[in-house]
Amino acid sequence: MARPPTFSPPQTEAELLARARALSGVCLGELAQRVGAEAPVDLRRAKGFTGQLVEQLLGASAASRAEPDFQRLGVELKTLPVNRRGRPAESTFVSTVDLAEIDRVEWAACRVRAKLARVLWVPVEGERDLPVPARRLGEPLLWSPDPDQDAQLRADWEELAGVIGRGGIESLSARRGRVLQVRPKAANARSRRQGTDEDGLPFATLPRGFYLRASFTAEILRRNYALPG
DNA sequence: GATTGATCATAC
DNA sequence: GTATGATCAATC
Repeated sequence: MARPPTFSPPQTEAELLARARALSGVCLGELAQRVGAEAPVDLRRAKGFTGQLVEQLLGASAASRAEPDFQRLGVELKTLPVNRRGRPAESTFVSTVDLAEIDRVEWAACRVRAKLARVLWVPVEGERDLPVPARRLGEPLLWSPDPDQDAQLRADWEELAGVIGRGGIESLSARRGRVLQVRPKAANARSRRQGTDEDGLPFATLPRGFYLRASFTAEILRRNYALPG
């Protein structure tokens, strides 16, 4: 993406939400122009395009920082591709699996919970047959997990973290977990990260990440939007 | 049609 | 290489 004009960080949640609302209904082609960029024809070689574009437009701190997108506000930004029925088209990446420390961290202090504590969801049209520049942003939603959602996330995280902490990451498939799952998060299948096996010995494994299942984000949208039947 | 495992771009 | 931003594409 070309060098963008800079947008100041929002000072309050209300300001952030107002800015995001002002972008709803606008297509990615026009939004890209506003930062001096051009929307790609497809996302095969630009998978992070939408997220990075919206980050810029809303004044998020620079990408690739291990901090909330809106540091001052403690808010994480997530664009969410949705189909024409308003259903998420993809799972949502949350955080990488910290193989070195996960056996010593509790839910209350883990990165998954921290990241999901406050999220600005920005739906974006995600039909693959809709050209990227024509895809429009939807109405944003500033969200925190309710007690039930927190409990669901916690149960899955504790189960998954338990398996990993006992050295069983190689036995974990994406089928595990009702709302949260563990999947590869890597440049390619040859990527490696140091983990711990069942005997407590270090070994090299594929980097993994925690993802929210689409069914979980679909429920968030269902509760907060009037969706087509 | 939905899901899992694999992959891509960029910043530092 | 590691972190961020995610979607692709093979398969079920």
